[in-house]
Amino acid sequence: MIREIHPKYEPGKYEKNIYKKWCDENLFHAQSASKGAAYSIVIPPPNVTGILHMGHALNNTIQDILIRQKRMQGKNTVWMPGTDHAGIATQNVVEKKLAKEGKRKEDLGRRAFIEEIWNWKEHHGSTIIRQLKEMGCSCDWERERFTMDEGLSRAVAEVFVKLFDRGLVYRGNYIINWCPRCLTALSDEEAEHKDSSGKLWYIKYPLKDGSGTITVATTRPETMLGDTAVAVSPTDERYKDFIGKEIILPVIERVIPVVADDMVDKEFGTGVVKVTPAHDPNDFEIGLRHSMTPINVMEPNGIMNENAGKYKGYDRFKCRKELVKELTEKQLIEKISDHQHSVRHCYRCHTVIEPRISDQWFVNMKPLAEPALAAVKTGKIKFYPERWTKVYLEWMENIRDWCISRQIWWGHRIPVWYCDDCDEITASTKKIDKCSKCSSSNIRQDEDVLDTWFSSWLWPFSTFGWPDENKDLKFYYPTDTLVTAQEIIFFWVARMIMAGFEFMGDIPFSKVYIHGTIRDETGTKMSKSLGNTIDPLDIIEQYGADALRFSLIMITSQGQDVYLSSEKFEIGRNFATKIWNAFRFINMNLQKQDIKLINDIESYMDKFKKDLKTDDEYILFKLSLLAENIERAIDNFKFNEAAHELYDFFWHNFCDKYIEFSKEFFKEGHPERERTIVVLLYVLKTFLKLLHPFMPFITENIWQILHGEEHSSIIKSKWPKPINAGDERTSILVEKKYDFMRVARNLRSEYKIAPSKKVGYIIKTTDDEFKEYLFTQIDVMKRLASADEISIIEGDAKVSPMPSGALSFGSIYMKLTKDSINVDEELARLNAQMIEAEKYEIILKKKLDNEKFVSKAPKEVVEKEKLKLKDARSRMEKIKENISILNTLLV
RNA sequence: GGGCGGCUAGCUCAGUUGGUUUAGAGCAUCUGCCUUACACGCAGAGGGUCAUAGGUUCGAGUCCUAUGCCGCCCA
Repeated sequence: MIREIHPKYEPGKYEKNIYKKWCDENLFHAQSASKGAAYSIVIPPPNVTGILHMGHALNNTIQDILIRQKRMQGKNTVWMPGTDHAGIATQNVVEKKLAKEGKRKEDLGRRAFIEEIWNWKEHHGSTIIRQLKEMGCSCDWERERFTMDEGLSRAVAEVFVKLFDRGLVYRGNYIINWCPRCLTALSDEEAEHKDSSGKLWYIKYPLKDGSGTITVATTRPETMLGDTAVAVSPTDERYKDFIGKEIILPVIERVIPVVADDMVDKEFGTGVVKVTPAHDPNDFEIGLRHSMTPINVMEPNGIMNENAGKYKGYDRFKCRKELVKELTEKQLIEKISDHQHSVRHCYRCHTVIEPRISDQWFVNMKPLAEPALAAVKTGKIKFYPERWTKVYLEWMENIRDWCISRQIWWGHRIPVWYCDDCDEITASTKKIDKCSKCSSSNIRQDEDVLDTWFSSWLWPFSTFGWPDENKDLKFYYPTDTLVTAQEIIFFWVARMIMAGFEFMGDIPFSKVYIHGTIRDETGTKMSKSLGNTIDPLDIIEQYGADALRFSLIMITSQGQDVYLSSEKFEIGRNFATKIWNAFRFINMNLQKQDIKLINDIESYMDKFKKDLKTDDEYILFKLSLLAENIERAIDNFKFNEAAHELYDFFWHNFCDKYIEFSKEFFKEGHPERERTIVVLLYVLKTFLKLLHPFMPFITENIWQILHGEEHSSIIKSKWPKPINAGDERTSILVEKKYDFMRVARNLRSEYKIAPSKKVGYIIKTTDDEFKEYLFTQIDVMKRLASADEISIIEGDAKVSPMPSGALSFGSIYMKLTKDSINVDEELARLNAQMIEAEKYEIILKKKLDNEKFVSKAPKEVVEKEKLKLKDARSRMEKIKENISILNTLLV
């Protein structure tokens, strides 16, 4: 034993200290000036108001795996961390806080309110960053950025002005998505569609000439107060004669025309729609075509205004109720039917969006989309899984202009000044005090701020210092892989690609890995409001960060949504414990002089290479396969496969087989002790490195104990290359041995022999190479099967009646006295095996008797089937033989 | 309305370009064990007509067509 270690692994005891050590030694920091090929990732910046949820945990674990592996591979690796200022969300949080004190932001004024937010940010804004550290994320914290930092703010202004100068940013009076609670415009992406069951009201509008009524169908009757027309399809025979007639709008009594417009769907409702240009995007278009003046009937907060007549002061939904009541009384409601439709809601507060006409700033996206489309079409940027490519392309091909102004205070103020004297509009990266045209100082800056995503889309280069030219930007841009979730492909991924081309002239990243969404056990998306969340920090506290990370990765297959329950995290905890215990076993068997081996394990491996025994070669061969598979899996973003490989190798190959095997050599004074300890250490160290990106803490912990704390961190160790040892043939020999052991144990179990009781076995095999190997394994096998005796006999030797098990390469007999054998039961068991084997044989025979199969299938496949048949028959013979031996007892 | 994903053991999921098995894993179940690393463990066992119906093929969980149910995205 080289050091006393706790018998139980308690992650809570170690993780914080280990993380601190990493930070103290600055192991996550990379410099563009230093050597190595660049590998960079930018973090999807979480909201500064955010707290860590399972989605973050998965997202950042994946990034950390990539980063830690590349770092060990010797790349100059940087993981750029940071947060975004989350305009609406953050303002909401601080407004709520003020409300508790009975204050409104207007009481403080803009400047003081913003100061209040900065204050809040200082105190609460780093929660999620702290939590990422608890997870073990190896971000380059020296570089941490915030979208409202001076530099990033400069980037935003620079971009706005550039686009303004190119005419791609423009201001206009259009219908936008308005949130009456947040009191701001939203982009189309921020207005979420939700299917809901509503009503369709059929309202009779009287014709002015008194010749009757025309019935319109609407889902939002309250907006009729702002109607400026009624429209029908020009091809609709039913309403041909109504076109051009006039209508008296009920309640408001405004005279409005019946117009014909192509946009009207004959099939919807009655085929007649009301036209409310100030409150509906389609109606707005119709209004433009027919030169109508929109009539806005609502205040920004959803309260009806003076244009609503007597309904002024009513909330929009109350107005709907009262108005319908009035219409019913006036017998103007023809009918009301149930109606399924999709209603837009604010993505922040889930209030029903009110389409509203207002002055906003927009970006003309079409020109920006072109290179971004081409980059994905030509494969310069690849999506993983590939299916997201289509989603991206479809959105890009139908891209619409982006509403970027927000009527809030927290954010990047729009860098535009209006001149009150000459009406000139000036965009400038620097604060100006004179009109650029008439030099008047009678100017004022736009009151609004920009959409938070207008800073996030610059993230891959603004974080590296753009617009200033510098070494980091040059070295680390473009970044390598973007790891993110499906929800923000439009919000963020697509826009970053556009910004990359527009401002850097190059892609921002070459790969986009889209991971799945975390759901609860019932498949519902986890959300705080539903109360179905599992808090990653609770899991860390209970099971450790390693367990959190490993479990998440293990159960999440590529890009597939995952249903989570807290028991799932036991997988990772149990695995960590298993590793710890295996390490304790090795540690227990280490002697003082072995310390020199640890630090120079590779050369000791070389030294012992010629003395390796079959089982050593077996585990080294498996290890080599593991190294290969892990690398391939990570390269292909198949993290769950990698996790499974690591788990299976360690648990089932290393612990179940090799460690059990090795115990033989730790008996007092065994001459093969040193070789065994070298192999154990070599496998352990290599495995720790391969596992490190997934479970950084326990691997570092064991590494440090092995090397002594003054020595280097596993982070600085080299990523393993597959070693050359063993081959398929040795591995088959070893597996045959374990097959025998399985059969032997099964026999014990069938005969209910107490584990404490030793029995003898006889192994009969015709396979000479295998037999030779078995002779060297008798002691090991005795322990594995708790046997007091194992003898190996020739394939044609006669045995007396005993319980038996058969494999294609031989039989194994458990030595029992004749009296202890229940002949009937034993025969029944063997017969059942025989029937099963026969069934298998028939399947194979049928296949091989099929001429078409033999002639058309590839030669290797046919050969394989032939071999299977041979093995099956060989096993059948053995069962048959054992049955007949047993039958002698019946005579 | 258009698109995408899922439907495989009681549960949660793997299953790479059709031929590694007689379809796997973890959990759960059953049986037996504190075998001096580990009961968060060890050993053994049971459990599936791979949603349904057709088709292509010598051969399909894997490809094609249709249908059903669940979920998501877009309009």
